[in-house]
Amino acid sequence: MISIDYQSKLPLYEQIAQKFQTLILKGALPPDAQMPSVRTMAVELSINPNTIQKAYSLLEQQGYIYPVKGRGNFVSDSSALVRQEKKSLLEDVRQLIQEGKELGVRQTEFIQVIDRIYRKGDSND
Amino acid sequence: MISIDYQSKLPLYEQIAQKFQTLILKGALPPDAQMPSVRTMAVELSINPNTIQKAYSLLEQQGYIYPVKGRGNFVSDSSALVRQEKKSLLEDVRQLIQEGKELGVRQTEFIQVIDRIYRKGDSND
DNA sequence: GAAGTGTACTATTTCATATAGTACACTAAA
DNA sequence: TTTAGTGTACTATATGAAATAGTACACTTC
Repeated sequence: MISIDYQSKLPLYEQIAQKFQTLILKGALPPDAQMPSVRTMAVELSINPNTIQKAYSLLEQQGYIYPVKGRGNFVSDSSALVRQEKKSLLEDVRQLIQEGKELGVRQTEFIQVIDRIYRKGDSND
Repeated sequence: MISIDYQSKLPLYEQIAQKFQTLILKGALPPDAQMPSVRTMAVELSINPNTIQKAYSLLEQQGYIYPVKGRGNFVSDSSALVRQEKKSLLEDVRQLIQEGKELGVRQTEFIQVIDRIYRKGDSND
């Protein structure tokens, strides 16, 4: 379910948190679904439980999950998070495009990238 | 000319290298222009000369500058680097757009971002 | 020769990361 | 009630990257 890249400069706990963020934002983990227990994840990934705990703390702080004492951690309602994530992503795209323009990338090149992605697969906008 | 963010998780030497990369790619530092000396930069930024040296080594390794013993470091011809950077940037954009689509961002939203950037300012493509 | 350059070392400090181990309170089920 | 499984909070330790400090040497220019 979750894989680790030991070559990455990103700390393990951030990698783990990011993987779960993606799963939650895309709905693979629906609201109120139970997260794997800290100890289970630790065994599964051959990683120290404290590292998992740190990842979960981060996820809780960011609003992705909520803890219930003695029972476990559970997925929060992500609709607000999706909105926030879209906004942040659009801002990132804006900065990249701006940089691209300054480097001489033509508008048509960006348009092409978008067209290819939205043409293939399902028929979204 | 160069500013440092001590809050950033990025190492100082990488921050410095990135700033120079931008300056070189955008032509603010033309080919064969002399880079500030390691010692000068160190004093200017109140940073250890070794850290500047490390940034310059990175820039040299990436092809942005070339050293001349006893004289200094100089800016390389950046045309190849610009091409490479454009390609890398387009790939980054592609990934972001793909993610955005999966989160439910509409194609028109991305188009709007591009239009705004390319409409304002000079009249490029 | 003097000043300014790159470059190569060693040593040390600092900090984030990750691990190891223990402990305690809570919940659910037998 | 007991047991197992959960979150959570500690302390201690090890490791490695990053940054600093200091020194040294070869080269170029004036």
